[in-house]
Amino acid sequence: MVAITLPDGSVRRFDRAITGADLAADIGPGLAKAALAIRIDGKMMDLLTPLTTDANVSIVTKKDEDALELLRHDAAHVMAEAVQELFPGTQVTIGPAIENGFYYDFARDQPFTLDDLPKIEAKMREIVDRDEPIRREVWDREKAIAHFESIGEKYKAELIRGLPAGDPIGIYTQGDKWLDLCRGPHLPSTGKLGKAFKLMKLAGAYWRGDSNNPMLHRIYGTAWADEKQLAAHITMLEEAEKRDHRKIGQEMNLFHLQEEARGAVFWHPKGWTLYRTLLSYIRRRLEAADYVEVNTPLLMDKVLWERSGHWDKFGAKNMFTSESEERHLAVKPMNCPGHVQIFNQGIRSYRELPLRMAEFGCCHRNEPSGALHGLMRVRAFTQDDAHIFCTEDQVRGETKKFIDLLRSVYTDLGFTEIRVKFSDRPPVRAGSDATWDKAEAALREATEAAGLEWTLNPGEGAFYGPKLEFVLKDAIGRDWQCGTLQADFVLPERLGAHYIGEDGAKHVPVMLHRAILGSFERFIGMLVENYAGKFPLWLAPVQAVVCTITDDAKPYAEEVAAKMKAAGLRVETDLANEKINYKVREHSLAKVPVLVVVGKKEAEGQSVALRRLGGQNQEILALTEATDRLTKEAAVPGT
RNA sequence: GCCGACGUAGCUCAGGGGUAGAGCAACUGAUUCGUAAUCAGUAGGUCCGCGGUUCAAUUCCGCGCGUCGGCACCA
Repeated sequence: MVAITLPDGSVRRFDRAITGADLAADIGPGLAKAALAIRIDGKMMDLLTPLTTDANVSIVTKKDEDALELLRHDAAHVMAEAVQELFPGTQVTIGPAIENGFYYDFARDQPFTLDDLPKIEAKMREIVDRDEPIRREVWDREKAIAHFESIGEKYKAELIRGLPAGDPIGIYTQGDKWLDLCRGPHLPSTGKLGKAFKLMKLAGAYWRGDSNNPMLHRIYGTAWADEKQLAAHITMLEEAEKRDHRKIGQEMNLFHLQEEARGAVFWHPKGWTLYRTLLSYIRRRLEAADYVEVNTPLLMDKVLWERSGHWDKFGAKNMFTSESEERHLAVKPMNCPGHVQIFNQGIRSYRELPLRMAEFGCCHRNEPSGALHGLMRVRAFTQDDAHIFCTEDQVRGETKKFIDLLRSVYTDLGFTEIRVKFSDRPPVRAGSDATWDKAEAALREATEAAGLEWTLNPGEGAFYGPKLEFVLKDAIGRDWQCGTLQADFVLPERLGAHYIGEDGAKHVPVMLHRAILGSFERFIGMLVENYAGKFPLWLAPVQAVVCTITDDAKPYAEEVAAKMKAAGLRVETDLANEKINYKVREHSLAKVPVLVVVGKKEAEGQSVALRRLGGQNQEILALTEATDRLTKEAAVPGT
């Protein structure tokens, strides 16, 4: 006798062995048809899993949020079967569900072409129509290895060899011919997948994510519970593409990139205005938070980088170098060693700590060519960098202060959802394990004290210390690290920093490396995508355009523009001999937040007609009032 | 760096073995207009670069560079 408790609290008792499918059928025929899997005590399992002991069980259908993961994983398997049917000799490797979809990595001499995707998709639909039963079997390890080797699936055999001894070898058969090694769970049959999927793109991917391994051919797909969701997702992607900062950057004439300066930005007047506005905002926030600003050399002798450990880790491959008068110089990839040089001038007292040293430091890193991406990943960038020299006791308080400052800045800049990753010690690092224990514990405690939630990002810390990464998503959902806070117990010692403590003895300070934006380049990329170019008034490169309706209004338009400019607004004029409709359209497409329209009426009455971007109406105001109002609205946050 | 796709006017793109075309933008002229495209005209090109095949290459082939999508990398 087993007692099954359903989510509504009701209990069903069975005196025979049943499976999830039987349970669903027992509840009702509709559910039996819709059932995809079951959850036993919260854990998702195959529908055909026998229920042998009392348990809390729920039936998973397409309506469940996490049924999507199941569908996507099955979509990957169906795609693998389709590919092997169409392209015999192709080896399968792994194919997981991912956000919004799935992929599968195939080993094959001949790459797939874009034309293959519709063929594979059609074959997948065929397999769904065949409604092949999917069943789990547990195989003997040696038998499984022998089987996969005999059919030429060396990657699968390698995967099985890598499974921990004693783990069951789960094999899922799909129909009567096709099978795959998999942990599951899976749908009961391919028909349950439905057809709300689409193959999206081809890519190369290294076997097991290691660039020393062969490159496999990856096919990405998206899969949803129904066609409507699929269509919504496709529309979302199309909309997101329009927000791409590279596209908007060109449309709004903010910046450009060109091959003679790969990975370096040519900032145009409008883009540079945005940059300067952001910089002066951050500078003010830092001043208010008791930072001091410094500036350090771009070119320094490479011995400094050898001493800090950067040369070993990054030097040869990632730093730009130069020679002069027998000195080997390196362009700085970061500002920290420079800041330590300033710290090291004279004798420091504990009374000076915490010393918060900021620099808008222009750094160069020779990033791998394939990593470059618009403003998001460049070779020359400026960090809103600072190093806080402090005592161990001050780490907690400084961390809290920094996190508060970062949150406030992100809110001002329109980012409310911030994800935080905690990256701990990497495999290759400087400093002893004891030092790392201390640094990780200090950062973790301080972060928790600040009430910040984070997820662990194992092994991704800097070589000198653990770090918090503040991650933002771009328009199409790619992650980019922007802010960071790194607890460094290593570099100060390596670079000979110390202060005189209360006890009269020399101590090595802790160094907190921190950035709020990360780099101006990347953050502006994020800002552009986040606002889709429709910046709030204080950030907009051009805040208003004064447009004339007829030539008669030209002198008055000039007067209006001059007065607004004098009030500190970024104003342009459009005196062209064009219809007002044309001008409205042009400047709306250019995402100018405010249009100031003047015609005969306004000229006579010393008034203006304001039209907001995206708005339908206009507001007639006296010139002085309009100027006042806009000036107030354009105020930089916190001023 | 690796795999794949792509590279034609300022921009978005069409075309195709016989040295190129549209729309928008630019320029000129007409028009003076009340809130998302007024009309007409003019001008604009090393068809990414270098080699090869060919009577002839922007088109086909090879290499290089760049961009895009992934992977790897990301102090």
